[in-house]
Amino acid sequence: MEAQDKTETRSETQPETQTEAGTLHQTLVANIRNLLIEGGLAAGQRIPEAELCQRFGVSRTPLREALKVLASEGFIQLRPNRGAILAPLDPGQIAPIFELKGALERLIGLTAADRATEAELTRLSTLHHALNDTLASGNLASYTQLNYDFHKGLAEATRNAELMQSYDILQQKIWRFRFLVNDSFSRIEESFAEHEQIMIALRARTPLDLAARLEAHNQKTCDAMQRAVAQLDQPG
Amino acid sequence: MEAQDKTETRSETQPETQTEAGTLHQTLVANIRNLLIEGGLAAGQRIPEAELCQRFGVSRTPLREALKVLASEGFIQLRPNRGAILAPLDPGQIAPIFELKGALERLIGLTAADRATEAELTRLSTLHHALNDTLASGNLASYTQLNYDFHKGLAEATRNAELMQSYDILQQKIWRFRFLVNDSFSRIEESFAEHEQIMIALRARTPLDLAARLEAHNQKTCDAMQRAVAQLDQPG
DNA sequence: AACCGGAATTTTGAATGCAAAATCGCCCTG
DNA sequence: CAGGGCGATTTTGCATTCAAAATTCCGGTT
Repeated sequence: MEAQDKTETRSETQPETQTEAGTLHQTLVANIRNLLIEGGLAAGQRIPEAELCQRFGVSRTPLREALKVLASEGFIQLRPNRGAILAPLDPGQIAPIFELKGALERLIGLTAADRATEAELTRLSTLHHALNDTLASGNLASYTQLNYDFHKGLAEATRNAELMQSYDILQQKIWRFRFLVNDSFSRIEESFAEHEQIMIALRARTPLDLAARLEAHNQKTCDAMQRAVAQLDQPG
Repeated sequence: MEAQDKTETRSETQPETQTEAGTLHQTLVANIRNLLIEGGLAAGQRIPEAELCQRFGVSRTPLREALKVLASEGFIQLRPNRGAILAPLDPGQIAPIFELKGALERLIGLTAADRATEAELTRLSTLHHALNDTLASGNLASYTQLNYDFHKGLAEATRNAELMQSYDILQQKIWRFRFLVNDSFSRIEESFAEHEQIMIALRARTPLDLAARLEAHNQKTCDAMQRAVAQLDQPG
């Protein structure tokens, strides 16, 4: 059942990426990234080219090109003449990632409050209500997906493509940790309460309040993530 | 003479990148990136694989792998079956880049003030004095290089690798605009005065002051950059 | 059982080849 | 002169091949 939930979560995100792409290269990058995150591979594990070629039904050339991009994204590490490994997940990375994301959240808060269109507010409200529905049904996978969409929508409302791109990169990195901790990272009731506050500030178009709410939300998520990862080291 | 200055500026940055690398792939990425920034190519210009292979003396395979990475960095745009083009430089990108960089500068200020070691302070002071020397001699190329090193050193003092990486990506993007505007973007006296204030706040280890100084410095650089780019549209 | 050395096998980095798509150049027509 | 069509040429995406590096396997020695 858990494995099933994972598949659902990513499958809903993955098609979006594919429809935006169009080339084998970009499809391959996304598919391999998906496999790296959800495929049950262990950090540090070797990623043989031949296996991937067989799995995805492509020759080595486009496969290697995709691996190069994934390496520059930090998902894998290339070792000369020894192949690629899945980049190790270092719990020490959590704090720096969330610290940086906190700075981006603040900027999102300061700018989205003024720049969001009414249409965007409506969309975010719709997502917010969907989050509420998912909370009632207790569907973690759906909540996670909608949460991703909600925050992505907020970043888009800033109208700063650079910010959106940087934010998404961080979301992808956090995604891998989420899969690592699985259900032990579940704070959806608390999260939704924070989303309520975020929506209030957004509707009121109060930049400082919105920024503070987003930063606090980010910090709490960081704390929960660190606790969940710390629990992985404890005996079952 | 201008062409000579450009070469000097990048050559001093480029060797550092190469020594950190070690593989043909990484060397090629750096070399092509350098060519894209300083090679006098026009935005939107086609980048034929065959030319690059000849120029760098490699076969198409590693060349294509490098191009894929540069595309994911946003330096080039890949068009299916039509080859790569140098990504257009849109003046509208300046504000978003600097807006995001402003958020990072703030975080750098808030964290470096507490986290910088004495050795790092010493190094930054040395760079600061070198900047002063360069100001006296009016060497723009050297000032630009040392300025890059100074800000990089500040980012390193935060001890946040994610932040350092994101900051460097933005620096690289800004670099391209710098080459576009060339000498019309010259504010080294004003810049140095701002660096003085930055050093004072850093030595005093006052996070809020340092953050404010870095943000102001960033904003003024943004303003100057936008003015310089706007002048490019004016009749010579 | 553990360790070492050498041979065999596998994997990787890069070159080359092939077919499809795009571009270029030339000629004809209005 | 401008535009369109067609053939020739070039460029691109990807498969395949080759040589070097790394890993694995096997046998012998302690």
